[in-house]
Amino acid sequence: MISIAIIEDDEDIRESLKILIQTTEDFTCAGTFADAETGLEFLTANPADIVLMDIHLPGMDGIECVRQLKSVHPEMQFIMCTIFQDDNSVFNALKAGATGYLLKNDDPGKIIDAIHELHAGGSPITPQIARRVMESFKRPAVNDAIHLLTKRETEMLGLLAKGFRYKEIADKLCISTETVRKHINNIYQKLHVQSRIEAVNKIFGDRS
Amino acid sequence: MISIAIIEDDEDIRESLKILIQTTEDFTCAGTFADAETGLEFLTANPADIVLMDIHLPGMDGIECVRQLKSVHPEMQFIMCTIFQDDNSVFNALKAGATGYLLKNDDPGKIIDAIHELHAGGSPITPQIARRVMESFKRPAVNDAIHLLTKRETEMLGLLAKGFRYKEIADKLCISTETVRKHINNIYQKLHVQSRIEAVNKIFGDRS
DNA sequence: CCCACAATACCACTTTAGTGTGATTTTTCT
DNA sequence: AGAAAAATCACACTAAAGTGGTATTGTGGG
Repeated sequence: MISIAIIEDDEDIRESLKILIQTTEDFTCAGTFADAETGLEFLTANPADIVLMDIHLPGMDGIECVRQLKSVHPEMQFIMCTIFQDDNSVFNALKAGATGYLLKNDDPGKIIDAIHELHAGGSPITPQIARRVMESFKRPAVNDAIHLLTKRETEMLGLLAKGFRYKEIADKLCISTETVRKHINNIYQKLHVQSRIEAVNKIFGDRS
Repeated sequence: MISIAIIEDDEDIRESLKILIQTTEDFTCAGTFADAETGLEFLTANPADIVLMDIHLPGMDGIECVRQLKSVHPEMQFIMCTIFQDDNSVFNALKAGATGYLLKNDDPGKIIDAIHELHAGGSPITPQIARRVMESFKRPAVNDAIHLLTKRETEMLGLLAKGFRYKEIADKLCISTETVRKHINNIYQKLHVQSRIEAVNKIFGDRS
Protein backbone atom coordinates (compact mmCIF):
# COMPACT_ATOMS: atom_id res chain seq x y z
CA MET A 1 0.00 0.00 0.00
CA ILE A 2 1.48 3.32 -1.07
CA SER A 3 0.49 6.31 1.03
CA ILE A 4 0.11 9.49 -0.92
CA ALA A 5 -0.38 13.03 0.35
CA ILE A 6 -1.62 15.94 -1.69
CA ILE A 7 -0.69 19.57 -1.32
CA GLU A 8 -2.73 21.66 -3.72
CA ASP A 9 -4.56 24.90 -3.20
CA ASP A 10 -7.34 24.42 -5.76
CA GLU A 11 -10.08 22.55 -4.00
CA ASP A 12 -11.52 20.94 -7.13
CA ILE A 13 -8.20 19.53 -8.24
CA ARG A 14 -7.35 18.48 -4.72
CA GLU A 15 -10.57 16.56 -4.35
CA SER A 16 -10.27 14.99 -7.80
CA LEU A 17 -6.80 13.76 -6.99
CA LYS A 18 -7.96 12.45 -3.65
CA ILE A 19 -10.78 10.49 -5.21
CA LEU A 20 -8.48 9.22 -7.93
CA ILE A 21 -6.07 7.89 -5.32
CA GLN A 22 -8.70 6.47 -3.03
CA THR A 23 -10.25 4.56 -5.86
CA THR A 24 -6.96 3.10 -7.04
CA GLU A 25 -5.79 -0.21 -5.75
CA ASP A 26 -2.63 -0.11 -3.63
CA PHE A 27 -2.95 3.63 -3.13
CA THR A 28 -4.12 5.28 0.04
CA CYS A 29 -4.49 8.97 0.68
CA ALA A 30 -2.38 10.13 3.61
CA GLY A 31 -3.98 13.56 3.72
CA THR A 32 -4.78 16.58 1.60
CA PHE A 33 -3.62 20.11 2.31
CA ALA A 34 -4.44 23.46 0.80
CA ASP A 35 -1.15 25.12 1.61
CA ALA A 36 2.51 24.28 2.12
CA GLU A 37 2.63 25.28 5.78
CA THR A 38 -0.14 22.93 6.88
CA GLY A 39 1.20 20.11 4.77
CA LEU A 40 4.72 20.66 6.02
CA GLU A 41 3.60 20.51 9.64
CA PHE A 42 1.57 17.36 9.21
CA LEU A 43 3.98 15.49 6.99
CA THR A 44 6.94 16.28 9.18
CA ALA A 45 5.23 14.32 11.93
CA ASN A 46 3.47 11.80 9.68
CA PRO A 47 5.58 11.06 6.63
CA ALA A 48 3.87 9.73 3.52
CA ASP A 49 5.50 7.64 0.81
CA ILE A 50 4.78 10.06 -1.96
CA VAL A 51 3.59 13.64 -2.06
CA LEU A 52 1.84 15.26 -4.99
CA MET A 53 2.93 18.84 -4.62
CA ASP A 54 1.59 21.88 -6.40
CA ILE A 55 4.37 24.31 -7.30
CA HIS A 56 2.37 27.50 -6.99
CA LEU A 57 0.85 27.81 -3.57
CA PRO A 58 -0.20 30.75 -1.43
CA GLY A 59 2.56 31.58 1.04
CA MET A 60 5.43 29.12 0.91
CA ASP A 61 5.76 27.61 -2.53
CA GLY A 62 5.90 23.92 -3.28
CA ILE A 63 9.58 23.94 -4.08
CA GLU A 64 10.56 25.29 -0.70
CA CYS A 65 8.18 22.85 0.91
CA VAL A 66 9.88 19.95 -0.87
CA ARG A 67 13.25 21.23 0.23
CA GLN A 68 12.21 21.31 3.85
CA LEU A 69 10.41 18.00 3.91
CA LYS A 70 13.21 16.32 2.03
CA SER A 71 15.73 17.48 4.60
CA VAL A 72 13.70 15.87 7.38
CA HIS A 73 12.54 12.79 5.49
CA PRO A 74 14.99 12.09 2.69
CA GLU A 75 13.13 8.95 1.68
CA MET A 76 9.91 10.80 0.96
CA GLN A 77 9.29 11.15 -2.77
CA PHE A 78 7.76 14.11 -4.51
CA ILE A 79 5.92 14.61 -7.75
CA MET A 80 5.42 18.23 -8.67
CA CYS A 81 2.14 19.30 -10.24
CA THR A 82 1.93 22.30 -12.50
CA ILE A 83 -0.61 23.77 -14.86
CA PHE A 84 1.85 24.16 -17.68
CA GLN A 85 5.33 22.87 -18.19
CA ASP A 86 7.36 25.71 -16.78
CA ASP A 87 10.79 24.26 -17.36
CA ASN A 88 12.47 26.48 -14.89
CA SER A 89 10.21 25.84 -11.94
CA VAL A 90 10.28 22.15 -12.59
CA PHE A 91 14.01 22.19 -12.87
CA ASN A 92 14.31 24.02 -9.57
CA ALA A 93 11.92 21.60 -7.96
CA LEU A 94 14.10 18.72 -9.09
CA LYS A 95 17.10 20.44 -7.61
CA ALA A 96 15.16 20.84 -4.36
CA GLY A 97 14.62 17.12 -4.22
CA ALA A 98 11.54 16.29 -6.27
CA THR A 99 11.88 13.21 -8.42
CA GLY A 100 9.16 13.68 -11.00
CA TYR A 101 6.39 15.90 -12.14
CA LEU A 102 3.13 15.88 -14.03
CA LEU A 103 0.78 18.36 -15.59
CA LYS A 104 -2.53 18.99 -13.90
CA ASN A 105 -4.42 18.29 -17.06
CA ASP A 106 -2.75 14.95 -17.61
CA ASP A 107 -5.40 12.29 -17.64
CA PRO A 108 -5.95 10.11 -14.56
CA GLY A 109 -4.29 7.10 -16.10
CA LYS A 110 -1.12 9.05 -16.67
CA ILE A 111 -1.11 10.29 -13.11
CA ILE A 112 -1.47 6.77 -11.77
CA ASP A 113 1.32 5.66 -14.09
CA ALA A 114 3.58 8.41 -12.89
CA ILE A 115 3.06 7.42 -9.27
CA HIS A 116 3.73 3.79 -10.03
CA GLU A 117 6.79 4.71 -12.02
CA LEU A 118 8.12 6.80 -9.18
CA HIS A 119 7.49 4.10 -6.63
CA ALA A 120 9.22 1.56 -8.85
CA GLY A 121 12.37 3.64 -8.78
CA GLY A 122 11.81 5.61 -11.96
CA SER A 123 11.57 9.31 -12.49
CA PRO A 124 8.50 10.57 -14.32
CA ILE A 125 9.76 13.52 -16.29
CA THR A 126 9.59 14.54 -19.92
CA PRO A 127 12.55 14.17 -22.26
CA GLN A 128 12.92 17.96 -22.35
CA ILE A 129 13.36 18.17 -18.62
CA ALA A 130 15.59 15.10 -18.71
CA ARG A 131 17.83 16.90 -21.15
CA ARG A 132 18.15 19.94 -18.93
CA VAL A 133 18.96 17.82 -15.96
CA MET A 134 21.52 15.92 -17.97
CA GLU A 135 23.15 19.01 -19.25
CA SER A 136 23.59 20.50 -15.86
CA PHE A 137 24.74 17.20 -14.47
CA LYS A 138 27.20 16.60 -17.25
CA ARG A 139 29.34 19.23 -15.58
CA PRO A 140 31.67 21.23 -17.80
CA ALA A 141 33.36 17.93 -18.37
CA VAL A 142 36.55 19.10 -16.78
CA ASN A 143 38.07 22.33 -17.87
CA ASP A 144 39.95 22.52 -21.14
CA ALA A 145 42.98 23.62 -19.17
CA ILE A 146 43.52 19.99 -18.27
CA HIS A 147 44.87 19.40 -21.75
CA LEU A 148 47.84 21.49 -20.76
CA LEU A 149 48.81 18.84 -18.28
CA THR A 150 50.75 15.68 -18.95
CA LYS A 151 49.50 12.28 -17.90
CA ARG A 152 51.58 12.25 -14.78
CA GLU A 153 50.52 15.75 -13.86
CA THR A 154 46.88 14.86 -14.28
CA GLU A 155 47.40 11.92 -12.01
CA MET A 156 49.03 14.21 -9.44
CA LEU A 157 46.13 16.59 -9.62
CA GLY A 158 43.67 13.81 -8.95
CA LEU A 159 45.53 12.85 -5.81
CA LEU A 160 45.91 16.47 -4.81
CA ALA A 161 42.17 16.85 -5.11
CA LYS A 162 41.65 13.97 -2.76
CA GLY A 163 43.74 15.70 -0.14
CA PHE A 164 46.85 13.55 -0.07
CA ARG A 165 50.06 15.08 1.18
CA TYR A 166 53.16 15.18 -1.00
CA LYS A 167 54.67 12.40 1.05
CA GLU A 168 51.60 10.20 0.58
CA ILE A 169 51.52 10.80 -3.14
CA ALA A 170 55.20 10.01 -3.36
CA ASP A 171 54.72 6.72 -1.51
CA LYS A 172 51.71 5.83 -3.59
CA LEU A 173 53.59 6.35 -6.83
CA CYS A 174 56.95 5.19 -5.57
CA ILE A 175 58.79 8.36 -6.43
CA SER A 176 60.48 10.94 -4.23
CA THR A 177 58.52 13.76 -2.65
CA GLU A 178 60.84 16.11 -4.47
CA THR A 179 59.53 14.84 -7.74
CA VAL A 180 55.99 15.23 -6.57
CA ARG A 181 56.80 18.74 -5.53
CA LYS A 182 58.26 19.43 -8.94
CA HIS A 183 55.28 18.05 -10.83
CA ILE A 184 52.90 20.04 -8.73
CA ASN A 185 54.92 23.15 -9.24
CA ASN A 186 54.72 22.61 -12.97
CA ILE A 187 50.97 22.19 -12.69
CA TYR A 188 50.64 25.45 -10.79
CA GLN A 189 52.66 27.28 -13.39
CA LYS A 190 50.62 25.91 -16.24
CA LEU A 191 47.36 26.76 -14.54
CA HIS A 192 48.56 30.10 -13.16
CA VAL A 193 47.57 29.26 -9.63
CA GLN A 194 49.46 29.04 -6.41
CA SER A 195 47.69 26.56 -4.26
CA ARG A 196 46.26 23.11 -4.33
CA ILE A 197 42.68 24.18 -3.96
CA GLU A 198 42.91 26.75 -6.72
CA ALA A 199 44.28 24.15 -9.09
CA VAL A 200 41.53 21.73 -8.18
CA ASN A 201 38.83 24.35 -8.57
CA LYS A 202 40.25 25.41 -11.91
CA ILE A 203 40.13 21.92 -13.33
CA PHE A 204 37.21 20.26 -11.62
CA GLY A 205 35.08 23.33 -11.17
CA ASP A 206 34.12 25.35 -8.12
CA ARG A 207 31.47 24.35 -5.69
CA SER A 208 29.48 26.30 -3.14
CA MET B 1 17.82 17.45 -43.07
CA ILE B 2 19.39 15.69 -40.14
CA SER B 3 22.60 13.81 -40.88
CA ILE B 4 23.02 10.64 -38.91
CA ALA B 5 26.04 8.40 -38.59
CA ILE B 6 26.02 4.83 -37.34
CA ILE B 7 28.75 3.06 -35.43
CA GLU B 8 27.77 -0.54 -34.88
CA ASP B 9 29.75 -3.73 -35.28
CA ASP B 10 26.90 -6.06 -36.18
CA GLU B 11 26.45 -5.81 -39.91
CA ASP B 12 22.78 -6.77 -39.95
CA ILE B 13 21.83 -4.18 -37.38
CA ARG B 14 24.04 -1.60 -39.03
CA GLU B 15 22.39 -2.13 -42.40
CA SER B 16 18.89 -2.16 -40.93
CA LEU B 17 19.53 1.13 -39.21
CA LYS B 18 21.00 2.57 -42.36
CA ILE B 19 17.97 1.60 -44.39
CA LEU B 20 15.64 2.86 -41.70
CA ILE B 21 17.34 6.24 -41.79
CA GLN B 22 17.61 6.48 -45.55
CA THR B 23 13.93 5.76 -45.93
CA THR B 24 12.86 8.34 -43.40
CA GLU B 25 12.05 11.84 -44.47
CA ASP B 26 14.42 14.52 -43.18
CA PHE B 27 17.05 11.95 -42.28
CA THR B 28 20.20 11.28 -44.20
CA CYS B 29 22.88 8.77 -43.43
CA ALA B 30 26.29 10.37 -42.96
CA GLY B 31 28.12 7.07 -42.90
CA THR B 32 28.22 3.70 -41.20
CA PHE B 33 31.17 2.24 -39.36
CA ALA B 34 31.92 -1.13 -37.87
CA ASP B 35 34.30 0.07 -35.20
CA ALA B 36 34.99 3.09 -33.04
CA GLU B 37 38.41 3.87 -34.51
CA THR B 38 37.17 4.21 -38.08
CA GLY B 39 34.12 6.17 -37.01
CA LEU B 40 36.20 8.44 -34.85
CA GLU B 41 38.58 9.22 -37.67
CA PHE B 42 35.87 9.97 -40.19
CA LEU B 43 33.56 11.90 -37.88
CA THR B 44 36.37 14.02 -36.52
CA ALA B 45 36.84 15.36 -40.04
CA ASN B 46 33.20 15.16 -41.14
CA PRO B 47 30.90 15.83 -38.21
CA ALA B 48 27.35 14.52 -38.35
CA ASP B 49 24.37 15.92 -36.47
CA ILE B 50 23.61 12.75 -34.61
CA VAL B 51 25.49 9.51 -34.08
CA LEU B 52 23.89 6.21 -33.21
CA MET B 53 26.61 4.54 -31.22
CA ASP B 54 26.85 0.97 -30.09
CA ILE B 55 28.28 0.66 -26.60
CA HIS B 56 30.04 -2.66 -27.05
CA LEU B 57 32.48 -2.50 -29.89
CA PRO B 58 35.67 -4.37 -30.69
CA GLY B 59 38.66 -2.29 -29.60
CA MET B 60 37.70 1.13 -28.32
CA ASP B 61 34.23 1.06 -26.81
CA GLY B 62 31.42 3.40 -27.73
CA ILE B 63 31.65 5.35 -24.52
CA GLU B 64 35.25 6.33 -25.07
CA CYS B 65 34.43 7.16 -28.66
CA VAL B 66 31.69 9.52 -27.52
CA ARG B 67 34.05 11.14 -25.09
CA GLN B 68 36.60 11.82 -27.79
CA LEU B 69 34.21 13.00 -30.44
CA LYS B 70 32.35 15.17 -27.97
CA SER B 71 35.58 16.87 -27.01
CA VAL B 72 36.23 17.80 -30.62
CA HIS B 73 32.65 18.49 -31.69
CA PRO B 74 30.66 19.42 -28.60
CA GLU B 75 27.54 20.07 -30.65
CA MET B 76 27.42 16.53 -32.01
CA GLN B 77 24.67 14.49 -30.38
CA PHE B 78 24.84 10.83 -29.45
CA ILE B 79 22.29 8.12 -28.94
CA MET B 80 23.72 4.98 -27.42
CA CYS B 81 22.47 1.62 -28.64
CA THR B 82 22.56 -1.44 -26.44
CA ILE B 83 21.10 -4.90 -26.51
CA PHE B 84 19.75 -4.74 -23.01
CA GLN B 85 19.36 -1.90 -20.61
CA ASP B 86 22.63 -2.05 -18.76
CA ASP B 87 22.08 0.84 -16.41
CA ASN B 88 25.69 1.29 -15.61
CA SER B 89 27.02 1.45 -19.14
CA VAL B 90 24.26 3.78 -20.15
CA PHE B 91 24.90 5.95 -17.17
CA ASN B 92 28.59 6.15 -18.00
CA ALA B 93 27.77 6.96 -21.59
CA LEU B 94 25.61 9.84 -20.45
CA LYS B 95 28.46 11.09 -18.32
CA ALA B 96 30.72 10.85 -21.34
CA GLY B 97 28.43 13.14 -23.27
CA ALA B 98 25.69 11.04 -24.81
CA THR B 99 22.24 12.53 -24.60
CA GLY B 100 20.00 9.54 -25.08
CA TYR B 101 19.89 5.86 -25.70
CA LEU B 102 17.73 3.16 -27.17
CA LEU B 103 17.54 -0.60 -27.18
CA LYS B 104 18.47 -2.46 -30.34
CA ASN B 105 15.21 -4.32 -30.32
CA ASP B 106 13.12 -1.20 -30.03
CA ASP B 107 10.86 -1.01 -33.03
CA PRO B 108 11.72 1.31 -35.91
CA GLY B 109 9.07 3.83 -34.99
CA LYS B 110 10.57 4.22 -31.55
CA ILE B 111 14.02 4.71 -32.99
CA ILE B 112 12.79 7.43 -35.32
CA ASP B 113 10.97 9.03 -32.41
CA ALA B 114 14.09 9.00 -30.29
CA ILE B 115 16.08 10.73 -32.99
CA HIS B 116 13.41 13.35 -33.49
CA GLU B 117 13.14 13.86 -29.77
CA LEU B 118 16.88 14.33 -29.48
CA HIS B 119 16.98 16.74 -32.36
CA ALA B 120 14.13 18.72 -30.83
CA GLY B 121 16.17 19.27 -27.70
CA GLY B 122 14.87 16.36 -25.67
CA SER B 123 16.68 13.46 -24.19
CA PRO B 124 15.41 9.99 -25.02
CA ILE B 125 16.04 7.98 -21.90
CA THR B 126 13.87 5.78 -19.71
CA PRO B 127 12.54 6.97 -16.37
CA GLN B 128 14.89 4.56 -14.59
CA ILE B 129 17.93 6.11 -16.16
CA ALA B 130 16.48 9.56 -15.62
CA ARG B 131 16.22 8.79 -11.94
CA ARG B 132 19.83 7.74 -11.73
CA VAL B 133 20.95 10.82 -13.50
CA MET B 134 18.84 12.96 -11.24
CA GLU B 135 20.13 11.35 -8.13
CA SER B 136 23.71 11.86 -9.05
CA PHE B 137 22.98 15.38 -10.16
CA LYS B 138 21.06 16.22 -7.03
CA ARG B 139 24.32 15.60 -5.26
CA PRO B 140 24.15 14.98 -1.53
CA ALA B 141 22.93 18.51 -1.39
CA VAL B 142 25.77 19.32 0.98
CA ASN B 143 26.68 16.81 3.57
CA ASP B 144 24.73 16.59 6.80
CA ALA B 145 27.94 17.32 8.62
CA ILE B 146 27.47 20.94 7.74
CA HIS B 147 24.83 21.18 10.43
CA LEU B 148 27.60 20.77 12.94
CA LEU B 149 29.01 24.10 11.87
CA THR B 150 27.94 27.51 13.04
CA LYS B 151 27.02 30.28 10.64
CA ARG B 152 30.40 31.87 10.86
CA GLU B 153 32.15 28.57 10.40
CA THR B 154 30.07 27.80 7.33
CA GLU B 155 31.03 31.18 5.94
CA MET B 156 34.68 30.40 6.58
CA LEU B 157 34.39 27.09 4.85
CA GLY B 158 32.90 28.74 1.79
CA LEU B 159 35.85 31.09 1.55
CA LEU B 160 38.25 28.28 2.28
CA ALA B 161 36.74 26.34 -0.61
CA LYS B 162 37.38 29.27 -2.92
CA GLY B 163 41.04 29.18 -2.02
CA PHE B 164 41.44 32.35 -0.02
CA ARG B 165 44.31 32.55 2.42
CA TYR B 166 43.70 33.17 6.09
CA LYS B 167 44.88 36.72 5.66
CA GLU B 168 42.48 37.35 2.81
CA ILE B 169 39.57 35.91 4.73
CA ALA B 170 40.47 38.03 7.71
CA ASP B 171 40.54 41.19 5.59
CA LYS B 172 37.31 40.30 3.88
CA LEU B 173 35.51 39.82 7.18
CA CYS B 174 37.41 42.50 9.07
CA ILE B 175 38.64 40.20 11.79
CA SER B 176 42.13 39.09 12.76
CA THR B 177 43.80 36.18 11.05
CA GLU B 178 44.07 34.61 14.48
CA THR B 179 40.33 34.45 14.67
CA VAL B 180 40.13 32.97 11.23
CA ARG B 181 42.68 30.42 12.24
CA LYS B 182 40.64 29.58 15.31
CA HIS B 183 37.38 29.17 13.42
CA ILE B 184 39.02 26.95 10.88
CA ASN B 185 40.60 24.89 13.59
CA ASN B 186 37.19 24.39 15.14
CA ILE B 187 35.83 23.33 11.76
CA TYR B 188 38.58 20.77 11.32
CA GLN B 189 37.93 19.35 14.74
CA LYS B 190 34.21 19.07 14.13
CA LEU B 191 34.74 17.40 10.77
CA HIS B 192 37.67 15.26 11.92
CA VAL B 193 39.91 16.44 9.12
CA GLN B 194 43.24 18.18 9.06
CA SER B 195 43.37 20.16 5.92
CA ARG B 196 41.42 22.61 3.89
CA ILE B 197 40.78 20.32 1.00
CA GLU B 198 39.58 17.49 3.18
CA ALA B 199 37.09 19.77 4.87
CA VAL B 200 35.85 21.04 1.53
CA ASN B 201 35.53 17.54 0.11
CA LYS B 202 33.70 16.38 3.19
CA ILE B 203 31.09 19.07 2.95
CA PHE B 204 30.77 19.79 -0.73
CA GLY B 205 31.55 16.33 -1.99
CA ASP B 206 34.53 14.95 -3.83
CA ARG B 207 35.19 15.43 -7.50
CA SER B 208 37.35 13.63 -9.94
C1' DC C 1 70.22 11.40 -35.20
C1' DC C 2 68.96 15.09 -32.42
C1' DC C 3 65.75 17.92 -29.97
C1' DA C 4 62.02 18.68 -27.01
C1' DC C 5 59.61 17.11 -23.43
C1' DA C 6 58.29 14.24 -19.72
C1' DA C 7 59.68 12.21 -15.59
C1' DT C 8 62.86 11.73 -12.21
C1' DA C 9 65.63 13.78 -8.27
C1' DC C 10 68.06 17.23 -4.96
C1' DC C 11 68.82 21.50 -2.42
C1' DA C 12 67.95 25.94 -0.11
C1' DC C 13 64.69 28.96 1.25
C1' DT C 14 60.00 31.49 2.22
C1' DT C 15 55.38 31.39 3.15
C1' DT C 16 51.17 29.46 4.58
C1' DA C 17 48.70 26.20 7.08
C1' DG C 18 47.70 23.55 11.08
C1' DT C 19 48.09 22.51 16.44
C1' DG C 20 47.70 23.59 21.32
C1' DT C 21 46.29 26.60 24.93
C1' DG C 22 44.21 30.38 26.99
C1' DA C 23 41.32 34.41 27.40
C1' DT C 24 37.60 38.04 26.56
C1' DT C 25 33.32 39.59 24.65
C1' DT C 26 28.80 39.00 22.49
C1' DT C 27 24.75 36.32 21.48
C1' DT C 28 21.42 33.27 22.33
C1' DC C 29 18.52 30.42 24.77
C1' DT C 30 16.25 29.13 28.88
C1' DA D 1 19.46 36.93 35.02
C1' DG D 2 22.49 33.25 34.20
C1' DA D 3 24.46 29.49 31.59
C1' DA D 4 25.95 27.91 27.14
C1' DA D 5 27.47 28.68 22.70
C1' DA D 6 29.63 31.56 19.35
C1' DA D 7 32.87 34.89 18.00
C1' DT D 8 36.74 37.32 18.93
C1' DC D 9 42.06 37.83 19.62
C1' DA D 10 46.92 36.33 20.97
C1' DC D 11 51.25 33.57 21.15
C1' DA D 12 54.33 29.75 20.34
C1' DC D 13 55.48 26.15 17.79
C1' DT D 14 55.44 22.32 14.01
C1' DA D 15 54.42 20.67 9.72
C1' DA D 16 53.33 21.21 5.16
C1' DA D 17 53.16 23.64 0.99
C1' DG D 18 55.05 26.57 -2.41
C1' DT D 19 59.29 28.93 -5.04
C1' DG D 20 63.48 28.85 -7.70
C1' DG D 21 67.22 26.80 -9.62
C1' DT D 22 69.83 22.69 -11.45
C1' DA D 23 70.59 18.11 -13.35
C1' DT D 24 69.99 13.32 -15.30
C1' DT D 25 67.57 9.89 -18.00
C1' DG D 26 64.41 8.01 -21.31
C1' DT D 27 61.30 8.51 -25.18
C1' DG D 28 58.83 9.99 -29.22
C1' DG D 29 58.64 12.94 -33.33
C1' DG D 30 60.80 15.48 -37.02
